[in-house]
Amino acid sequence: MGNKSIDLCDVFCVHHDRVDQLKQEVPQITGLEELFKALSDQSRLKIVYCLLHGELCGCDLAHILQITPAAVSHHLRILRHLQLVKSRRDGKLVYYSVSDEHVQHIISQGLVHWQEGRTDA
Amino acid sequence: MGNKSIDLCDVFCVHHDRVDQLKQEVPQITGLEELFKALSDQSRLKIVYCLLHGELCGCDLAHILQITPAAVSHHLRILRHLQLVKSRRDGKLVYYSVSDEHVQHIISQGLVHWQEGRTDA
DNA sequence: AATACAATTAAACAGCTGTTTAATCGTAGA
DNA sequence: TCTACGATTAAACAGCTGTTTAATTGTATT
Repeated sequence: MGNKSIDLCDVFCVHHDRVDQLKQEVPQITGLEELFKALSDQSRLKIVYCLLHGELCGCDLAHILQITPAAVSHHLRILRHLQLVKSRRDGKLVYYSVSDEHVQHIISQGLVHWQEGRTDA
Repeated sequence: MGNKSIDLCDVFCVHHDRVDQLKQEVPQITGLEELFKALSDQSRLKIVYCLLHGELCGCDLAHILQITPAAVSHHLRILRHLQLVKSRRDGKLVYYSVSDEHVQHIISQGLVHWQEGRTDA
């Protein structure tokens, strides 16, 4: 993922004004991609999906996803960092749950678009 | 990203019933992660954001994002494949735009959660 | 204290991904 | 037909990511 600065074809194309404005405006959403990146992995997405139905402990999740507890822990750290998931300890177990209702909305909107694409095919 | 099948700690943890049910249910969303993966890159997310405000040609996008037209083309192929973006040719130019209103909703929900996290800090 | 077990962390590694460069395709104008 | 230029594709490569194994931490029970 190189990151040099580039001299692009010296001529602006068509929409000078909009290009200039968007060039200023677009850095405002820098960082938002992290949120979607957190949901872009099959294991993490399934974890969130499971937690939408109620809290679960790490060992349960490992069984459901058929991956090691270490991998689950790694994913949960990412999800917690993005404030998509929260945790509480109960004895030896740690229970995980979805942070707020936004998470449900994001997944729902994704499902709507995705399932529509499926039925079209 | 190894993918061996794993014998997990032979004992089920806490919620046998829910684990069994989710183990059956969770494969249904296999593939949904591709949608979020398409939005998990800064360049692609910015492309979609720009197109929410109206159609643009590839050269405009290259200028806005400061990457080569080849990179833009590569990203647009991914976005088109996920039916997030559509294209139309007009002479030498190809104009890109957002496929449907779902895309707006997905980005909006993401922004709501993301900006809330920002203001909390 | 000592043991057991879930959770976390660190290290290592294979596979994936975003970018550039260079070559090719498609369309329009001279 | 030739030229120009935007768009696309292919190849190559550096950096990132998800997984496992092994070691460590935290908590409860004996």
